[in-house]
Amino acid sequence: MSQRKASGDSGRATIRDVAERAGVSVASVSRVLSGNYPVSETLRRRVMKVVRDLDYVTNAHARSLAGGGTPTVAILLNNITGAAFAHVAKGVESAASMRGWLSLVGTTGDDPERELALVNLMRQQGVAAVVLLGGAYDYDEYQLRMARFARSLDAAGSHLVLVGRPPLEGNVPATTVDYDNEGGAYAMASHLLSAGHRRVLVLPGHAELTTAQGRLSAARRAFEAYGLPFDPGLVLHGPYDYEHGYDAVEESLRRGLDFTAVLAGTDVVAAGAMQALLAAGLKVPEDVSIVGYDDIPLASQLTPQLTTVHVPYEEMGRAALRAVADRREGNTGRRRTGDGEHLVLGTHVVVRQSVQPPGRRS
Amino acid sequence: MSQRKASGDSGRATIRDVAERAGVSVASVSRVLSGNYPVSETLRRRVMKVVRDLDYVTNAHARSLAGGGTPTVAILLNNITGAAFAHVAKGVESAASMRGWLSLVGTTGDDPERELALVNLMRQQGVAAVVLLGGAYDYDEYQLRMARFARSLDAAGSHLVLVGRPPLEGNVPATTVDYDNEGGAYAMASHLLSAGHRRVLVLPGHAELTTAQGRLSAARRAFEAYGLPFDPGLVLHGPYDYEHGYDAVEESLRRGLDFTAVLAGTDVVAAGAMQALLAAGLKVPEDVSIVGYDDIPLASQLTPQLTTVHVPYEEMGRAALRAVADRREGNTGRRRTGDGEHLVLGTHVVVRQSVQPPGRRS
DNA sequence: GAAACAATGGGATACGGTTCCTGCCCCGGC
DNA sequence: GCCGGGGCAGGAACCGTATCCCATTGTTTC
Repeated sequence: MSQRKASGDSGRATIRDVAERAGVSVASVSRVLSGNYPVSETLRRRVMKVVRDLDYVTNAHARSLAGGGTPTVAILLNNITGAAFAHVAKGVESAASMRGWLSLVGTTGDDPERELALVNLMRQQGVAAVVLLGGAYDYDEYQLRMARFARSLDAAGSHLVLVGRPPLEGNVPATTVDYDNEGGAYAMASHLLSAGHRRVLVLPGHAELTTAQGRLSAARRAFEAYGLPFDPGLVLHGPYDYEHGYDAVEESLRRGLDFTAVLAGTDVVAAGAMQALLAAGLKVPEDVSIVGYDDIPLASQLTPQLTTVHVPYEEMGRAALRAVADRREGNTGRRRTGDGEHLVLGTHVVVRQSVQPPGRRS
Repeated sequence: MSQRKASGDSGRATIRDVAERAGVSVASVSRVLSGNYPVSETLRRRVMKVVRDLDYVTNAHARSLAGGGTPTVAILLNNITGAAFAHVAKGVESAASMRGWLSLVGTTGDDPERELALVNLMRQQGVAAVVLLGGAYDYDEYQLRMARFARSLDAAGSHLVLVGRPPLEGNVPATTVDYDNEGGAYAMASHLLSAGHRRVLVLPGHAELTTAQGRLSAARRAFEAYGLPFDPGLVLHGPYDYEHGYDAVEESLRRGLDFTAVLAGTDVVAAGAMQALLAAGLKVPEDVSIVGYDDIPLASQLTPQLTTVHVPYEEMGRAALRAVADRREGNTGRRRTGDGEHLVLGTHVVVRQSVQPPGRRS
């Protein structure tokens, strides 16, 4: 009943099955497959034949328990269907697979509890790194939480990478890959101002979101630099989605707000805003100009094509993985740098067709 | 030098460290953590305290080697950034995490070699299932290849799920989750025809892609059902991307082709087509009507909003995971059904603003 | 021709858990 | 008061693979 060696087809062939059938030792099979030890040609052939016959693959769990194993990177994001995050994920995944690494994916749905659970789950998996995507809320709590994650992962031989989030303060073992959020927002606002716009409806995003805060303050600085008054009454906060863009513009028009341009926090928000303007019989950009942020494919698929800020999302993903891989390979001795590095990638304005100098409408 | 029990902080705490520090046996720690065996309250408390102090998490590899372990589902797709696939992936991932399962992700980049390598990699990982997304080329070769995958995975206690691909013939242990591709295409074409369109530019996709073939033949059937001639000269094949939509329409206009509507194989293709029409000074839908396929968010963000076929991508992902989970749980005895099941989810036309009866332009 | 050496195969052990089986202790019933 | 049994803790046998260390064989050199 409890025969250990059923030798049957039930379940999965083990290295012992292969060894037995090939009439060699387990060690030899392992060596043939790893290829990191001299093995005679006849033995190799004999083993490989059995491997093919049995359709054998090594058990990755056992392998990584015994020391070997393929490194795995965990990608944690709010929502896979967000274009921006998807591009970062693509960058991470492609860079990972290029090195033979695996990618685990988990979605947090913006739930801190779930985020915690996922980080722990990934720690169990012994991943080489955890890449956390997306903006962050609640700055103080966030700092504590992330610092704990970082130390915890670091102690387990893993590493935390924050992408598109604010870097951690203090001596925390985490890497941050960021883009020049304020620089892009400043350039974008300046672009509108230099086109002659003076009254700009700003839809920066959620007030608690660090990304939104940065974009808003950059816009304000641009107004100051032009010596122009910034009207807080033209700022409407809300989520980064199409509906918010639509609703915000619709409501602004209904309330009779006076503006000649819309500075949207996101391309998707811009798309919603554009739709609302068109629905109200206004033309873009003749009556109202619109700009976005992110430069996702949607931006160039709208009519008119959207002037926006290009963010190198995919490159950020690749950079994130590169940082981890370098750290892991360069770890000769104890070159653990302690506190993490901070990469900042550049952003730039992409001029398309959604901006014109303001017209008659006042 | 080679002290086995350094007891230090280097690396990761093991269950033995916890047991030692709590003054209990390894077995007890395991039992406290799994919670599947009666344990006294004092012991539980003692162990949990040490677990917290050491920030201990169990090693998932060891755990799954020993029999336990969290099931993992592998999602293999061409490209994460494709909106349709991303929604399927979201469905799979969310259904997986809802059950405590993990999701691995790999991208094939449309490369059959890479697909093979990934399936093997996933087999090594001992995943509960491999979900393969996306249309398939090369029908005969495809059948053989997939059948081999399916049997191979099945022998290893795993399972192959094909999503949005043609089902496998014969007695192959694979599950297929599909949508009513032809039904949707037929309904969409009928919608155009019943609006009065007679000359329709069809952009079904790549000629080798099974999805495209189905959509094209359904369109042809719709013409027949209306007793109308179908002009093969108005069919342009090409990839499912924005550029193809744009180029195809631009070229058609240049060649002076006569059409009053565009039946695009995809929403993204429709977006490109729309842009090309607008660039040529034509209005949508006044001069030319356009319809898409997929109903991704983009469809409702275009101007005018796109009439298209809704495909329940996310639901398909959920259904795929549900099928696997059911099979795995319901496996009392040998209820292995042998050949796989085939789920087909419905599609339907979503009417928006991009279709009007044909106008004057001939 | 013998000894030293390179090449290569095999046995044993470790990796970190889970779980079966055994055994102790304490309680209740006769 | 003794014995049986239930509840709970510990020891040990795996899970499948990599690798250290030793044995064997064929080859080369003095």
